[in-house]
This record gives sequence, structure tokens and C-alpha cells, in this order.
Amino acid sequence: MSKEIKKKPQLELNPNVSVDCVIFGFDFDKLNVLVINRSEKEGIQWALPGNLIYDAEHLDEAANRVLEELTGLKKIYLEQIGAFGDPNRISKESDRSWLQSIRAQPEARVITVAYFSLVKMEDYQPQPSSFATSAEWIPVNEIRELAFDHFEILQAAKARLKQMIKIRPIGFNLLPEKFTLSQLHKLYEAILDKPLDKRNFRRKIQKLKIVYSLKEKQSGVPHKPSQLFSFNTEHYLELTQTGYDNFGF
Amino acid sequence: MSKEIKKKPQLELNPNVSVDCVIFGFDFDKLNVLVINRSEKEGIQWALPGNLIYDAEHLDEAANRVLEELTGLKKIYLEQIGAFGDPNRISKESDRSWLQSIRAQPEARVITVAYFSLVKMEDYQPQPSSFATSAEWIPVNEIRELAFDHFEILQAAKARLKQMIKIRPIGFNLLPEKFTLSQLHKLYEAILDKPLDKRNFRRKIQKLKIVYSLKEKQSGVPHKPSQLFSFNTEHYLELTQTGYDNFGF
DNA sequence: TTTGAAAGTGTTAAAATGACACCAAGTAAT
DNA sequence: ATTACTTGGTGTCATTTTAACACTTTCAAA
Repeated sequence: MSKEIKKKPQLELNPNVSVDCVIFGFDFDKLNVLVINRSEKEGIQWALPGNLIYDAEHLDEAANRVLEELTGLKKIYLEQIGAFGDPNRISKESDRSWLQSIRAQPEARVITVAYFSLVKMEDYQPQPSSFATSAEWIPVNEIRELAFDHFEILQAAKARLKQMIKIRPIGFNLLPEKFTLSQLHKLYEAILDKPLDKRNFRRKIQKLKIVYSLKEKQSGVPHKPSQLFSFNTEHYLELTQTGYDNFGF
Repeated sequence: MSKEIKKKPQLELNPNVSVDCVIFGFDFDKLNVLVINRSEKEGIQWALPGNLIYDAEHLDEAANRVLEELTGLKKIYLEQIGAFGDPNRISKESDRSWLQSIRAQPEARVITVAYFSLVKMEDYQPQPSSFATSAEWIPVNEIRELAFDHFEILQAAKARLKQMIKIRPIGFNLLPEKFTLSQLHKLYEAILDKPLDKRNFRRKIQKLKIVYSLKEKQSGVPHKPSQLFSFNTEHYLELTQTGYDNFGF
């Protein structure tokens, strides 16, 4: 806040292009999305965190910036979903006034480039940010409506994540360093939105060798403590380098 | 050409957003891409067909429009790849002057939304278009360089097509109404960029029931004439409705 | 000590995959 | 008419992958 402007040569906002982020988190039970609250008088209206980009900014940088501004998280898994640009997307009156409040020209045609990212929920406990009244984790499946075309973007993000996890083991970005196979199992079920047989799942994961078992076990649970595992980065890199592209879920 | 301007209320070009199309065609041997020629004095510089969008236009509409302006083809298979927007993408001097010639502000930061589309080459024989000196089909694998960031876009398009064809039988958009299994086979090999066993390929295709055999055969070929097939649209729709998402190539 | 709750483990039948080689049917050349 | 050439078309088998399925273990709490 107290910093000088002009870290970068051109700090011109581009009024036509924004980025929006679909930030997924996993609470060991279901997928959640980070949304910001515009707190209209008439009810609550949620939106995806996003903002206009600077003229001199790469799109990916802009997405990282927005994410960091909101959550303080850097260098996390972030992937482009695509561009969305219905010229009539700013349909509701509330959308218009909201845009005005964050210095965008409400009349301008804005296309938005959507990203999705996967974060460890433990790494971010929402706090009100600079321009959003509040940010909150909401279970994906409870969301029925969002501002602008954000609901459409969310659907696309879910579909993309589902597709992606069949191809690359990106789910680990949603889990802590140490996790149990049951947690991983639930995560896959949540993303793929279908039950997976426990034994078949475990067999498949083990055969892929993308996790390795730690010497440590869970403790303090009122049932048999489970083995802890970590993600095997090296083997993952091998796989992706050989063009491996199917995890068969 | 002789039509009145103003079919749509606002015909303002948006100087910040363009669409570029990667148009694939198949010559029964390899994949080709439609490129336009900027015919600089110093050598030839190819680019992907693209243009700025209108303010009042959906992105998908813009892509369709650009495609139709260039090829006259309507309602063909078209899918978004994503947004590309290195602020420094207009690096070469030749790029700058080219942009000037098509009424874009060369200094403006442009992000471009890339699409790929699949067309039957027989349906389009390139002719010089309004602003391009010429358009040409070029084998994908012979392309080493393109204007702006178009080469990067092409790579992304190839990767996306490869990924997509494993999930949906979109290859049929590249073939004529009637085709042989060998042609389909070659098409899959070209897209996946690896050899596929003939018998295994045929078995898989037949089991999917996405083609049906016509009563007709090839004629005029200096070898055993092959059975002709057509794409089974109905069965394809069934598959996609049931969420089927793996063709297992 | 009992109860509850999640962890962990193996087999089998069915389906999918990958590797592999020969004959058939046409045209063109002699 | 025969031959050569070219591409079309076909089946089997061994291996791997998948999907379905149930019971015992281990801990904390009552």
C-alpha cells in the first residue's frame, strides 16, 4: 500500500482484458472454490477473483499477480482455461456498478482469460482483500450462481480439471506434503465426480509409482492410523518427459 | 463486397483483441495448415489467418467470421485453444508494418484468442483473400517459423488436436463424406504422429461403431478397391451424451 | 472389554491391447 | 495372357488391464 507506483515501466491497465481465477482447494472431503463477496445490499453475490491486466504484462503473469494479491500465494499450480468474451456479459445492473467500483469502465467490452489453480487449503485462510469485502472457500457443488459469466467459467474449470487429472497427477497440488491414500482417493472421487473402487484405486496409484510411502503414520485418529505418503516428483518428471499421457481413470 | 455496412449495431473494431485460426486440412497423407502470405520483399513470411474482433461480437462468432472471410466456409468444426498475449509479441519490424497495413495500431498491446478448425481440403481451394496476398496449404511439419507468436500457437493447436482426437472422433471433419478405413488410419497416424497397427486400428474403429460401411467401393485405383465408409453421426451423439470420453489411442 | 470407524489387503473373470503374416483384387506393363 | 506391382483386408494368441467383490486389522472412545 505504501509502496511507490511504477515497479514496471508501464502501469497502464488495459480496459479490455481481464483475468479471472478459479482457485480450487480440497478439504479432504470435497472440492472448494475461492470466491469473493461483493456484498450487495440485496443478498450476497459471489464472483471469481479477477482483475484487469496491465498492458505490459504477460497473461500468465497477470494471473499469478491477481492470485498473489488475493491469497499471498506464489508460484502455485496455475493453468489457462481459455478466453471468455460474450459482449453482453455485463448484463446485470449490479455487475455494472461493481465494475465501476474497481475502476473499470463498465461500458467497455471486456474479454476475460480464465485460469484455474490448485492450492493447499491449509496454505491459505481467506481474509478480506483490498477490494473484495471478503473471500471464502465454498464447496463447488453448492454454487448455483455467480456474477458475470463466472458460473460458465467455473463449469469450464471443473471440466478441465477433470480432464487434466486423467492425464497428469496434478491432484497433489491440492494435498499437503504428507497425505494418506484415502485422502488421495477421496480427492480423485471429488474431481472425477464418481466413486472409485478402493482397492483398484490403490493398485493403480502404486503401480504408477508417483507416491512413496513415508516411515511415518497418522496419529491421534480414533481408528487404525494410516500410512503417510508423499508425491514422487522425480518419477513424475520422468513420466512427463517420455510423453506419458494417460493415467487411466 | 457490395453489401451495405452495418449489419450489426456496433461495427467498432477492438484494437486489443484479435482471433487467429489454425485451420487444419488433410491431403490423405499428412496434416496441412492454411497460412496466409505477407509477401515481404525479403523472403516469404507466413502467418495464421486472423484479425481484430468487433466490440459487439462473441469470440466464437469472430472466429467463424474470420474463417468465413478467408475461406467462405461456414459452420465448420471450430474450437478454442486459448488466449495468447505476450506483450512483446510484435517484435519484428516486419510484423509491425504488416499490422499497420491492416489498420491495427502496431503499438497497442494485442492479445489474441486462438482457435483451431478442421476442414475438408476438397471444400476449400485457396484463393487470395481481401487483405492477404495469398493463402496456401502447407504441410504442418514443414513449418519452421511464422509471424508474431503464431508458431507457438501452431504448436499448441497440434497438441490440442492430438489430445482431442483421443477423446472425440473429430477427425471426420477432415475427411470427405465417403472415405476408406486406410484414409482414416493415415489421418490418425498423422495427428498422433506415430504409426498405428493396421489391424488393431481397424478393430478399434469398428468396435466403436462410429463408421458404417456403404454399399459402394472405390473405383479407378490400380489395386484392390477399398470399401467406402461414412461417419455414424447418431452413434457419435449417443456416445458423447453418455459422457464417453476415451477412444483409447 | 466392547464398539465404532477407517485402514489395508488378493483373486478372479472379462475385456483390451499389442504383436504378428498372408491372401485378394484390381491396374499396368510386357 | 501372364506377370508384376500395389494396396485392401483379415484372425489369433499371449499379455496386460480392468472391474467386481469381503474380510481382517488397528486404534480411540465409551
